[in-house]
Amino acid sequence: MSATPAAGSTTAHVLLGLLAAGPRHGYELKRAHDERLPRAKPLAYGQVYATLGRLQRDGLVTAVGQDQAGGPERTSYALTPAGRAQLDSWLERIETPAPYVTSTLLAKVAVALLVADADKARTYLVAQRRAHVERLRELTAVKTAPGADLGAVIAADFAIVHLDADLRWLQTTLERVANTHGEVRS
Amino acid sequence: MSATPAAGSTTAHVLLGLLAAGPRHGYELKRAHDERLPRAKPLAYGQVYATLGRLQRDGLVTAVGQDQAGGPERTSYALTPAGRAQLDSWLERIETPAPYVTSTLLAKVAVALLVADADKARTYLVAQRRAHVERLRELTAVKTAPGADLGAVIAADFAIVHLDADLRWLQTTLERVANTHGEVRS
DNA sequence: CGCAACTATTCATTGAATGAATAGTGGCTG
DNA sequence: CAGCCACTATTCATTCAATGAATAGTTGCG
Repeated sequence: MSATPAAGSTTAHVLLGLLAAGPRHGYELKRAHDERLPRAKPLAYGQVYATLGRLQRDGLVTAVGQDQAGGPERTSYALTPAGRAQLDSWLERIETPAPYVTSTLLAKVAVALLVADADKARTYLVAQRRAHVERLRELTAVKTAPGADLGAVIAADFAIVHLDADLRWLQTTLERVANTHGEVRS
Repeated sequence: MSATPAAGSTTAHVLLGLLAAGPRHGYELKRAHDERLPRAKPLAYGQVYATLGRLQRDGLVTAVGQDQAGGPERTSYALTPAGRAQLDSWLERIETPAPYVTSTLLAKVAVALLVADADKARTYLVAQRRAHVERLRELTAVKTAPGADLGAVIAADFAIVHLDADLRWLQTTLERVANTHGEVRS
């Protein structure tokens, strides 16, 4: 069924996206990624080359030119038609909101309710809330700072709404836990 | 600095948490995980045994009893004092809200703004919003369904607030993109 | 008896992620 | 001009995460 050989990860598709503007080599891609995708975790070099290798293997990019001019030898990569098609299809495909939730925060609270008492969970929730509020303040400052381009603002927005979501969840969870005095275990 | 040998992942700590109630073997742990942590992605068996192996290697659990009674041979594992300490410290440690944002949704929109025009991004955002609204409806239904225990409700809450956060972000991003007619590229 | 379903674990493989190592070039400084 | 540092560019070794299939024994049942 999958005409797509691989290139499953988000990282792979982001690299394809960066290559859409023209051929680049690994080092440039790392730089481009880190500055064009604000708030994304910086890409490790090893990751870049490993991913490029898989993309090449799958025919989504090709090596083009082993330039040597001034500096170490480097290999540039370019999108193939298949790579471009893969990128377009990824961009058009809707992300079905994940059926599963994967969050350390949620896992921790769930485990706390299993192994500890509601009191401990409450203490934790309150402390966690404080940390979130603090972080939210920082982020808001970042956003209102001058010199932010569209991408940066959008990324900051994203971080903010989710931080806010965590906060609201912490609050209602706190209330829920408060209501069930003690008898938490099934 | 890290007295903690390894056991970095959330999964490892969740297993420690499940073992807090007493010794279990791999198969039981997988079952327990899947039913006690609602909305979490089901754990693959391979993952369970691999993680148990690392936990044992790091002295956080010990093998206790190679029971054979009725059924295939199985090895139960129990928390060591070090494992219990590790669990407690994990539970008490506040999750500092990640400095980075890792979300396919955000990455896709960022890439779309880089490689495509604002129009395409808008089309995508609208379609994505529709999918989210749909999913939100489903989840809300799940929560109000009868027979939900505290853990299930908390997990559903979590999913809902974040879905809602995505929706609000989609909306403001849509507006931002609409305001910048075309000239998006830096 | 034979077969399906369940319990329990292992294995092989791939991808993700990190950190350190390697290597060449240019420029600056003492 | 020798030595050194900073920068460009890639590779390597290693570990963890994740999936899917394989293996193997047991129980129950028709």
